[in-house]
Amino acid sequence: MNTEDTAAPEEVHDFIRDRVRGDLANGTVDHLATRFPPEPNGYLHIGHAKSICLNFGVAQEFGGHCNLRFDDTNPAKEDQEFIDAIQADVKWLDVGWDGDVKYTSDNFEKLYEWAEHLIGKGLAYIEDLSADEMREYRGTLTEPGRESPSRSRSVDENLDLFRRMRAGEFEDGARVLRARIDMAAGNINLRDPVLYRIVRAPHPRTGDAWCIYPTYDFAHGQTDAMEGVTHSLCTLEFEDHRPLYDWLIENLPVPARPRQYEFSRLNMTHSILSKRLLTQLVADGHVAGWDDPRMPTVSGLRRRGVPASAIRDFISRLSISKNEGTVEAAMLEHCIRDPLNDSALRRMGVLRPLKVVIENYPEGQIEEVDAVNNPRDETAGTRKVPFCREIYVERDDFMEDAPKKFFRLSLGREVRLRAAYFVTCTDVIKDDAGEVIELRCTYDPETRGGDSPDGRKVKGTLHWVSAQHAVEAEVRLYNPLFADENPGAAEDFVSALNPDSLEVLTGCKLEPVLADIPAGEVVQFERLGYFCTDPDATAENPVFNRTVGLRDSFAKAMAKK
RNA sequence: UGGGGCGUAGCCAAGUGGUAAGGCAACGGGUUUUGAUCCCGUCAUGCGCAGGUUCGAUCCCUGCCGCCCCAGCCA
Repeated sequence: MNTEDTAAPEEVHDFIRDRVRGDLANGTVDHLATRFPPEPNGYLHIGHAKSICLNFGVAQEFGGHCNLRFDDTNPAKEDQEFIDAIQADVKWLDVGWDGDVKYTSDNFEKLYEWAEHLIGKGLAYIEDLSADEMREYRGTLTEPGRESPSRSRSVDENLDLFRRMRAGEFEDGARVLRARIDMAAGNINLRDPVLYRIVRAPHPRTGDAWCIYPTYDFAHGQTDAMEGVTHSLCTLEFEDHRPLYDWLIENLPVPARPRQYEFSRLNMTHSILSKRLLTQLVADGHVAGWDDPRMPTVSGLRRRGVPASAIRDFISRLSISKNEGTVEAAMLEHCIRDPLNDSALRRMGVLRPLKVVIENYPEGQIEEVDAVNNPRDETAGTRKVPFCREIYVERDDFMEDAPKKFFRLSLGREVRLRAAYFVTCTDVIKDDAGEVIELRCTYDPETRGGDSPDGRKVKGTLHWVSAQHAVEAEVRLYNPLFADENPGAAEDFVSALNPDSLEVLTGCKLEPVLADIPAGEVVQFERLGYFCTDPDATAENPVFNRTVGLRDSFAKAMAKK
């Protein structure tokens, strides 16, 4: 028996899991429930993936349950498209979601009832002040606010006005319901925060049943309580809201006592993880859509070929803390290559073709050489690759005045063609402009398969594709959307966009089996990187995306010079 | 100048009153029919700074400094 297979998975430790463990051990809670509560006003990005992995992960680890709950309290911004896309992303991430969906809007009636309850206790009132006036009354960070004249209204009058708000008697923005807490509180969230506002916009779930909607603050904790959520995990910017969260829970007849814990959100170099800014990129056409492979969205990463397991692994290496930092994108890249290195079938594709004629190879002859599909996995077997007199190699694999350390083709140098033969460059053909347009080589028939019987060694092995059998394709190379490490610091993030984030290569030459690659499968183009087909591909025009390049220490060394 | 947080290597981080895990990156070496992978090694006399308590402090105390969040009828 393999002990590795039976070893218990190691306990994950971070301040939240330690807290959960403690609460469960000392009886503070008798079960564990979390929730992932996206607002359906955009697509999920990798920062959300952190929250998803945390919430679903904790639930799974401690025998609890995690709800996917749409926080749909603002119909002015939300849309069914996002509800659908978010579900598809969560499902794809494969974090143990059971398919059950909850909505804050499921509880609108109960929330309304509790708002009346608060009014009845004298803890909430209808505000007549305009938004601007309220801002004035609120004070500043260093000065206390002033109490509004509306604050002294009677319970009956408040109740009456609130019911009339619901009935649609007032214009949007005419009045709001506020909590009556403390206009002088140092924490501005406690200066009589808004609980309900009038919004006439069709709601994706409730249509026009309501014209008043609860704010996040009023809805979130109470919905947690109704769903039996024990640990409500959110990001640091909500830390200031916790006293309000607690105040509402304490003053309402809720069936449970959820607690909020805050962790730091994910930041990553060369990208922007703000739904507002990502929305702008999409709306203004700077990218092709939410699932543009350059986007840090879950759907963008998926389209690019990133395995869900890579995202989960990436998140698990981050750990949960309250430190605000920025993870290097290289970390994600490593996590993407890691599983692909094990699973991806090796193929050959020439991105920037340079024709090579093997002069001593019989005209019209075609051979099929055996190539290993995956050196990391013997069961992946081998495949036949056609070889003939004319082939393509990568332009970068030839250099005229090559330095000694250039282990590739140059006049007079011998290299190995992967799985085929040793070839030696005998002539370089140029066009009138002096551009190299073709290489003439000779091959050594004794080296079939890639080894020389005389023990002769070559330093370089090149990928190649038979000219006669090549599949022509378009290949899209992706570079960071932002060249700068920290685009968020730019005065205008749009101007920080990397003009070279997308490189489209046409006329690429791929080995024949690539014509039949299934959608969604990621293969390695040897020596280049990992690639998969893009949904834009058609039978006439295959399109491949580069998921991520291979590490390239040679290029790195050259760049240093 | 109000309130709430955070400061351990280039990055993400664990950690304990007893002498600083791990991962990524980087660098050096070995293997290699992918300049990939894989393997081996190096990488904090130091835990924001300054005092104090203590036999001993990254961990306790005090005072500073730096960074982040909050003045939506967004979430």
